[in-house]
Amino acid sequence: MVGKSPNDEESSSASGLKKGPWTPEEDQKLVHYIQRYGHESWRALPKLAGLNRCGKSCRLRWTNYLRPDIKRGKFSQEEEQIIISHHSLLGNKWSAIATHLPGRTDNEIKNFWNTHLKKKLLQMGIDPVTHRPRTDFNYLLNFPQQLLAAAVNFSCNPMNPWDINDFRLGSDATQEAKIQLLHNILLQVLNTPPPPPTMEALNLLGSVPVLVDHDHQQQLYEYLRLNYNQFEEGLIGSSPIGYPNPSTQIPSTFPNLQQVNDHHQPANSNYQPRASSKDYNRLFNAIPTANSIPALVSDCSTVNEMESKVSPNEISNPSSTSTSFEAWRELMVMDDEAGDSYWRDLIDQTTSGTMANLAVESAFSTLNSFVKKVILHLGVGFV
DNA sequence: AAGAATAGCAACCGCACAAGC
DNA sequence: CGCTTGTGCGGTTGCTATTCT
Repeated sequence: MVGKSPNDEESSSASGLKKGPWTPEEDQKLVHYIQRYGHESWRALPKLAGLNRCGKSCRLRWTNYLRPDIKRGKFSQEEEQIIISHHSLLGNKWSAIATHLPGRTDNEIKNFWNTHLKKKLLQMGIDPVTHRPRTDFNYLLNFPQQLLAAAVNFSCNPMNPWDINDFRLGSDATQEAKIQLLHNILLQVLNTPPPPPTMEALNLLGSVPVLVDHDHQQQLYEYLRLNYNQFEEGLIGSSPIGYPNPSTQIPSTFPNLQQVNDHHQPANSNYQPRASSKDYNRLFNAIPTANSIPALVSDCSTVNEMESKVSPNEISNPSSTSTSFEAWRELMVMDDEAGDSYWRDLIDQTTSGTMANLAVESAFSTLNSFVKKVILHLGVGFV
């Protein structure tokens, strides 16, 4: 290789030169010297300026901190946009990006990217390396509002899910989106051969009546009933081998199946109890009548609030250790305004809408796959 | 209130390359 | 042509302030 040896004087830690944070006195010496004599030779500068530092350290201190045209303080929205858009074109070429941001150094931009922008993009479901929608879906379990927003968009305009105008929606559309999403998931559950859902899954379904209106609820249970009858009649799939028969373990009280069943689980942590026809019957019997349906969840802002409004007999109690189910429930009960304002803020923050479009594309493109993942979490085999 | 964990940031490290001698 | 020097660059480290438990 042509160039500087890695063991040069500047990099050597055994040179006796000072390292670490600069003192105000050192800063003053450096600034004073450069203002007076310039910096023709960084190597010679420290000695001439009376500094016990290497030339490289002096150069970095000057270019990244002491230069008079350095702009300090928070990055503006406009600067954020410039960084993101140029990063998508240039990658980690921080100095090239810095040329578009007068007064900002490559180091400052790099730090800002690593500590703020990268996280921001990840939370929006955008891969910060490729600037494309993320292809792993675990994050959606942690950010249900993105998924809900995607579902809102889809339910409002399924033919053109990319239309940005659809994001200014009211709570009716949001509620509709919840139903739409639930339908998608249940349709896939019901089109999936056995093994039947786990008890956890059944518990989730047990909570459906408090989440959607009565018509949709009846429709969903009809799907479920039909599907299970077909399974019983051998029309779809075959009875799974090797699953314990949960009907012998489950007490008669529905819907707290998982909670009670937990006490009977074998030591094997991979064990997932499966639902039996008896469990389905308990579920069907638990469907509330139209006049007993509690208020729609969009009236409640938190899970706790919801549960306090709903009788314990009308909602199941998913395992407290099931994070995916907690995320799911958060999705279903999330305050509509919170979700809407999340996207409104996002859109308002952007000048061209590019970021928002990326986020929309990202959230929507992962929706279908997320549904599959939910199904897997539910413990149902997926084709 | 105190210790632990985390976030933010300045600075350093080591490699690479271009230009000049 | 080969060496030296200056500079660019990206990754990493370590200190400090803040937040969490």
